[in-house]
Amino acid sequence: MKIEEVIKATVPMSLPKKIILNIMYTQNVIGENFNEIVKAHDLSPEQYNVLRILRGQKGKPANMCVIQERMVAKTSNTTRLVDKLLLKELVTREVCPDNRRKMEVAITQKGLDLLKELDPVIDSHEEKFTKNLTVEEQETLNTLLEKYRNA
Amino acid sequence: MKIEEVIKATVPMSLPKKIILNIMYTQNVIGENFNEIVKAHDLSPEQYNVLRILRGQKGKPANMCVIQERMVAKTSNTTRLVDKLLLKELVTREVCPDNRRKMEVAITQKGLDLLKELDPVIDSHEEKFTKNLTVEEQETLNTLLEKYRNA
DNA sequence: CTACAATATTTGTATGTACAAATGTAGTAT
DNA sequence: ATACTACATTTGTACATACAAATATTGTAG
Repeated sequence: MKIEEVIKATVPMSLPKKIILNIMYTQNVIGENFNEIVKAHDLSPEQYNVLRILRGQKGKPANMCVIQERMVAKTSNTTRLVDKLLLKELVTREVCPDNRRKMEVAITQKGLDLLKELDPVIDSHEEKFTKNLTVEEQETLNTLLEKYRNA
Repeated sequence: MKIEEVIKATVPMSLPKKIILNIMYTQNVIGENFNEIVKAHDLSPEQYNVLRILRGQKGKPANMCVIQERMVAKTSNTTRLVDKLLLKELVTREVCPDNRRKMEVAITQKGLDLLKELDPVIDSHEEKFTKNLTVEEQETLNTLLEKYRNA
C-alpha cells in the first residue's frame, strides 16, 4: 500500500514528506509486529533489546552506560528496564568492585534460554519483510537510509 | 554513520537485521528532531498530527474514526489527544447532529494560525534529511520502503 | 416494540517514556 | 583534608501509550 493510501491523503504530498511518513509508518508496522512476538514471551521490545545487548557481551557484564549507548532508542530508562528483567530473573545486577559508581549487569542462563527460544521467531520476523526485495535492493535500501539520515 | 557504529555492534549482522535496525533508528532520529520543533510550540508530535489532519478537512469537521484512520500511529488515544487540543483552544468538539454517537472535531482559527507558523519550520525539517539524496534516490527510497513493508 | 448486535467514543488501569533533579562515588586542584 | 567538578546511576513527576472494559447510540431481526 502506498503511503498516501495509508493516511488517506486528500492532496498530493511532496517527496520529502512522503519519505518521512513512509519511514515513520514502516517503523510502526515493524514495531507492532515485533511487539507481538516479544509480548508472547512477556517482554517489552526494549527489554528484549537489553537482553540481546547483554548476550552480545559474551559473558562479560555490561554497566548501564554501555547498555544505554547500544540501544536503538537512546532515551529509554535503563534502570527501570533492568529492574523489570531482574524481577523475572533474566539478568543479575551487582555493584562494580573497581568503581562503585558503576553497575555490572549480566544475563542469566534463564535469560539466555529465553533468547534462544526467541531467535528463530525473530529471524523469520526480520526476513518476512525483507523477502520481497532482491539482495541488491536490500543493499540499496540500507545505503539510502544511512545517506538520508546523515543530514 | 553506519548502523553498526550506531549500536556499536561487535559481530557482523545479517542484511535483514541491518535494515530493520536502520529503519527503527532513522525513525528515531527524525522523530527526535520533529519533537523538538513541535515542542517549542507546546505541542506533542501526535497533537500536531491531529491538527494537520483537521486542516486537511478544509473546514469540514472530522469525527474520531476519521482522525484515527488518518494518523500514522494508529493506536494513539484520539479522545485524549483532542482533549489536550481543546484545552489550548486549537480545536472544537461537538456532538454530530445526524448521529449522536459521533463527534465533530474542527480546527479553530487559532489552530490554523499555529500551523501556518509551523509550516516553514516543518518543511525545512523534511527537506533537511532529503537534501543528501538526488531526486532519483528519493524516489527509489520511497518505492523500496513501500515494497519492503508490504510483506 | 423488545432484544440483540454493531458502531462510535470514552474511561480505567497498567505500563512505558521524557526529562530534570537527586544521590552517591571518583578524580583533581589548592 | 577540603572543595570542586565530573561521572554513573537512580528517582520523581508529568505525560503518553496500549488495551480492555464501559457507556451510549443506532440499526435490525423476530
